[in-house]
Amino acid sequence: MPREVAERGDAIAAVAEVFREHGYAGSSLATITQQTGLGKGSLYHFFPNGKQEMAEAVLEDVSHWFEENVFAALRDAGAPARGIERMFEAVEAYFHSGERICLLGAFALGDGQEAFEGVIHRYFSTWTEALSGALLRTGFTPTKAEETAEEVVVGIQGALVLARSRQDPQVFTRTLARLKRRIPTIQ
Amino acid sequence: MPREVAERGDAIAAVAEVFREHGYAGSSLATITQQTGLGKGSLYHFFPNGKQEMAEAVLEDVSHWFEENVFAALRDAGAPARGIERMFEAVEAYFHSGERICLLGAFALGDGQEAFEGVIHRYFSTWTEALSGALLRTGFTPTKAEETAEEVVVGIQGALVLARSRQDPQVFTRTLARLKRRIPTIQ
DNA sequence: TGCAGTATGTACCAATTAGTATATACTGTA
DNA sequence: TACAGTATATACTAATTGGTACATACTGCA
Repeated sequence: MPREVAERGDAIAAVAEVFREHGYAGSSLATITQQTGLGKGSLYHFFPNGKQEMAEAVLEDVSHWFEENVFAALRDAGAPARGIERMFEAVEAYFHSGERICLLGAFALGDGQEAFEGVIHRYFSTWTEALSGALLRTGFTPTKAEETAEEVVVGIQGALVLARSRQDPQVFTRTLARLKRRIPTIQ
Repeated sequence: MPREVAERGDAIAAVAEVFREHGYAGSSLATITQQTGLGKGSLYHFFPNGKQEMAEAVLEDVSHWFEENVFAALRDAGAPARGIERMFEAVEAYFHSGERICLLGAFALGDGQEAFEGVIHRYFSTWTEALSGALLRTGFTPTKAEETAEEVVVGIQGALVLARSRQDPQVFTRTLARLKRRIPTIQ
């Protein structure tokens, strides 16, 4: 039996998909082992504190991805408009044009809300603030910048809910296009 | 021991709160009995098919509430603008100004998605279509009506996600106010 | 080649899971 | 007052839960 050797990074990505599909409480260890192909041995090797640590790692991983690929671009003081464009591109790609949900959003509404509220709170605050800053730098007034940043993040999350609910990913791409139009400073 | 006699309607409301707090898979029968005060005897008396039936009943109940208090007003051909105003009032009240989440949205993102996709799909489609119809009757073009209806429902759901995530209900009330401004035909 | 660290499989455990069976009590009605 | 329908409590079960223990294998490096 050829042992498939994995490393923690791969494990996190695989486990993330399980949580995405079944939620936190809905993902039993049996489900996780089956769907990832990782046995309990590997799982508890990578995540000694079990399921809770798996979820923490997954959420941290998503946060980290957004920090690097979205928030960093928004904070780039030199090219705010370009940063906002990059945000829309990254978001569209990350959520597979509406076929993928936001794990942070799902955990916020579902079980594990209180268990992970720290990461969740930080994720959405950071996003909104970084976007607001970028809008400010493109010429928005402070009030308009905050308002529009909130509108965009709200729109993205709501679109993911509706896309999943109506099984129509197009809701997501349509919403992204509409939100872009709210920011005339980008092409 | 004075037996607290309940009826199915009370049971549904009580169980709904549990699902709202812990999600579907996160609500064990133990949690449900404790939090509702209803024993297994009562629970399986009202819902012979167990947990699945409890969730179905709860989702149907919410759908029914929206049908009566929101969608019906939107369909009232005589006063479309008034119907839209009533929708905003009802939504603000129902979600406790952002302190309460949308069970349909939570179930859509979390576990039970496939188990309840029928009700979920119907709820959001009905809402969007009823609102689109009302907007049409206030003078929107067909395209603008559909677009704006989607924007409003997306905004409401997204605002609930963010309000919960950032533990700031104000996100919700702010969003409702902003969405109203997108519809000049209402006051 | 040996050895330490990393990765994995599997047998096991106590606790909890959803669900069942059954006895009982309360209620309205004839 | 008898009786049928409704509501409830409790003891039980088989399966599953998250987690542990431990033996084993593969890896790179000295």
